[in-house]
Amino acid sequence: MPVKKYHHGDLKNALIKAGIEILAKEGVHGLSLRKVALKAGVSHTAPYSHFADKQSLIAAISTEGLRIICEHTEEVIRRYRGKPVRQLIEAGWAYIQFALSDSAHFKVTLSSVLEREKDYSEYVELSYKCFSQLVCIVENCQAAGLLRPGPSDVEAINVWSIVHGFVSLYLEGQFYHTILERFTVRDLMISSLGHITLVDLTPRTYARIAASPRYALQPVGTI
Amino acid sequence: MPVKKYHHGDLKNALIKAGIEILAKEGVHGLSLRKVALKAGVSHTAPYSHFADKQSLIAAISTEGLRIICEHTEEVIRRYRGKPVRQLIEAGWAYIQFALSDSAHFKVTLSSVLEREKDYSEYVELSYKCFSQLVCIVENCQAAGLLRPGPSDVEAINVWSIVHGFVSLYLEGQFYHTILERFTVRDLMISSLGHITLVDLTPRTYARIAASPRYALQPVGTI
DNA sequence: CGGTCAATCTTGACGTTGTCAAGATAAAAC
DNA sequence: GTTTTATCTTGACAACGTCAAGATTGACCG
Repeated sequence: MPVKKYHHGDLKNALIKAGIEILAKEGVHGLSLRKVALKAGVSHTAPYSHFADKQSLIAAISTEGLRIICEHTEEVIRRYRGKPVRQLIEAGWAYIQFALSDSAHFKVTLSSVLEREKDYSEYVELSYKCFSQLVCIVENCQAAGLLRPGPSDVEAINVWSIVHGFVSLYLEGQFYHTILERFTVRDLMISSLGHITLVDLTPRTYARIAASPRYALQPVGTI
Repeated sequence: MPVKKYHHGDLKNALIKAGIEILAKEGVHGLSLRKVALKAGVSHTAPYSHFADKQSLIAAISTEGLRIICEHTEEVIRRYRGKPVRQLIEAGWAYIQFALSDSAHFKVTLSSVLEREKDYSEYVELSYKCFSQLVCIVENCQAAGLLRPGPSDVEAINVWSIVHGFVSLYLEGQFYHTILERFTVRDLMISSLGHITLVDLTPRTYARIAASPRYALQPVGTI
């Protein structure tokens, strides 16, 4: 148990971690600089030694969210090497899993909580890395003839849009029980991606994929 | 010029209107109950006679956003009767136009600013009406053999997801100049929807659709 | 027409928030 | 060992959401 010192030592990361925890417990609405500082055991203005303002802390938390998405995608790419459509589906599924399990963190990362995101270079870089991973998967699919040809970045946008839109609307509460009672979230996602991939999702194939064991997210640290 | 009276007469709607105006000028961040009250010319607690709390005003503003979307969609359905794919594309385009021209209002309406949306019955009803309109368009497309068969509500989710995800990521600043320099937003949307509809979007067809005159949004009142 | 009542609006207050200024502390640099 | 610099604290301020108490007024009822 480290003795409480005047200088924290790693306050910046402690603040980011505290912020993510508050997001999980109290949602976007409950996130305040003062609560974050209190949780990290410092005074209410201590964060200003590490972040210019609240938006700056939010940028750091968002960047952490992108890092999580990146790491999950990387793991998926590695695990399903040589199976491009599977990479696509499981990467989408990992994205959705993160959004559902840490919805407030996901919203901060990718739902317009952060403003002027271009001002935060690390966020921009990681965002670009995430997109590049997706472009890579898309190109694999195209090379295998399993996805419509065309500019891979445009097709990547299409894939990302459908998965992102799906989970955003879901979190927004826009899907009604009449639908959610009949299908699982994963089945709905696969149905969406079935539009994009050229794989023939016959009812048999569809049922097989939908019934396959689900990709369980590992804690980030263990990947 | 009406004399200023103690009783406003239509304060509730005035507050909603003031809120939407503040959203347009200062964004989601700048929306406060006190500023809305000031803009409507009443004291800072007057809104509490009409709204239980800030979330309740936000719900009313969101509901107004849904109403706008509904009315635009209705107009599109009427204008392109008998051309289901065109209905789909123009409804999506109207959705995107609203999101781009009133982005803060759009975000409040459909980007997790409103919490516990289920508590606001008028919002839920309008949300359901919007979705029903889309299901109707989807069924028209399916009947014409221009969209994959299957449960029309599931296909509606797919269509909505791709358009919503696309515009959300765009507003989030996730699309890079390398893409936006080569394609217009409308072309990108049509490319997305091209995955979903079974219409053969050959380069010629594609070019023709993309070059067609754009659907200019009318002010809601004039529709 | 006069009185009652409920809806509407105001004044004033409270705790919380983001942010700034000024100063205290301790680690690092010389 | 002294100075410098990064880090953290205390204290203050305006803006915010919200509540309590009271003022104003239009509507309803005799």
